[in-house]
Amino acid sequence: MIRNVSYVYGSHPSAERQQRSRGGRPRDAEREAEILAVVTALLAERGYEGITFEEVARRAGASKPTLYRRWKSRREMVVAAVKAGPARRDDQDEINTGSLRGDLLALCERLIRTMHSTDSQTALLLLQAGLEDPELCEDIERAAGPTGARLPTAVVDAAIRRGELPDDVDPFPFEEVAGATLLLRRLNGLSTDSAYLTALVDSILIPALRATSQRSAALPAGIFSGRPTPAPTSSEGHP
Amino acid sequence: MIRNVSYVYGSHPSAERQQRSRGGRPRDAEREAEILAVVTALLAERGYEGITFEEVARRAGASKPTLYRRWKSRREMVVAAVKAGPARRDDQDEINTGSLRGDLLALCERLIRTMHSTDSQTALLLLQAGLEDPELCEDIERAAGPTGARLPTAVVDAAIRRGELPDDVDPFPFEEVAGATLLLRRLNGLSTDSAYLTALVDSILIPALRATSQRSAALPAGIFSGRPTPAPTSSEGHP
DNA sequence: ACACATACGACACGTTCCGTATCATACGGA
DNA sequence: TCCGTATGATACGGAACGTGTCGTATGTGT
Repeated sequence: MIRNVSYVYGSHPSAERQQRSRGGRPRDAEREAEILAVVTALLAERGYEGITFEEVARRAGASKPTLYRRWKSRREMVVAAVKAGPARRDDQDEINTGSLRGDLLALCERLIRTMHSTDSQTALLLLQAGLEDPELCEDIERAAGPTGARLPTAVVDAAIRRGELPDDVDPFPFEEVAGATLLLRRLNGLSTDSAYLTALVDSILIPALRATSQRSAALPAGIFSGRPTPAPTSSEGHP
Repeated sequence: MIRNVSYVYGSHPSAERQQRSRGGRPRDAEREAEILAVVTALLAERGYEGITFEEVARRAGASKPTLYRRWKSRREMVVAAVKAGPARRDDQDEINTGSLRGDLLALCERLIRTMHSTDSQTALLLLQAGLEDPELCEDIERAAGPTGARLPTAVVDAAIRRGELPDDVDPFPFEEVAGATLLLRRLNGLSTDSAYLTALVDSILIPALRATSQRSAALPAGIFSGRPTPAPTSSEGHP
């Protein structure tokens, strides 16, 4: 969700300006990294509202004009900081409980952990920013990289090998539904305890998987839906 | 979603203070309504960030202390304004296309319209506020009223009468999945065109409905999931 | 080597908004 | 009538904004 906001972006606004300049002193990339590290720390410490140019300047030992030269708004600065942050690494641990049902439950639990991580809190934050700023949305979407679709696919593949699912099944239901539903529950502040997960898996995911063919494979998705956004499918959706 | 934030709330903080005061001049309810109307207008006009106590005071011809006496933060004021706004009226038009599939598609389309309304934009805004403020979340949740669950139920009932669904089916899949999935697509800025709706209905909703029994009826839900939050089921979910 | 263009830190400035305090005054309840 | 509170006006210190202007540092291009 959030248009894959959180992890990979395009070039800084600064880069554009630097391209056009002919000579002179170039910007210090390390200095910039230090500043963005401060922003990241501040973001984790006080949240979005707690970030001010003044405080960033204080902590980084930089001057405000230096900050304003690079980013013209708080949002832009935060976006740059998130981009510069450590890339999200896919969960490496395999999931193999021996059954589709067990695998799906494990997958849901892992998804919940991911959503509770700092990164996704940041993403949630950028969501609102993006909603209010279509241009930012497009930048983000354009530069977004794939998110962790490997595990869901592997789980479904394993189920196919076991004969639990037909071989033309599409992981769409898990990617689309599990991510959306779990995140929304989190947003609503409702619990995602084992009773809920059981109902989700047994009543929705498994029945839907069993009934799904490749018919829906062409649909794009975003963060938390587990599948990378393909080509700029359509810029619709922003009223 | 958003813990039913948007429409029905409990009493103002001011009410509490007024209860305890013994005599003296009471607050002017009309004055308060005027102020909140200004807040609402400002919210629509400039968004959450654009609302300041100064500006509200200017437009309403009130003084800042008057505002601070009633609400101690911008967020609180906005929440009150949203509460005071016109109550959401359930869509009155019936849905009757003659088939479960058609009904579900129509229901999804209506849900999309609802989510694109101003109200839900406000709700989205309060979502972030709520996430950062567990107390506010609880207030909101406590005071939340039921949301539009009538139509989904009616659609499912009709399908049961037609024999398209077993009579012990639970509307959980639609309520939980359709709302979550569609809202998340909106957040991601992805389209919810007819191809998507078709896939959602055919690949997920209908198979899940066919396979679902009452097993999941006890699960609570929130805004956009179509079912009112029952008793304070569990305060978990806020890490 | 030199000139130039630019980044940088430091500091200052006017502005906006915050949140609080202090008035005199208006107004309803006992 | 008297008391208690709400109200509007105004003032205040503080924080942060966004910009301007220095002198200095440090690259690029000739």
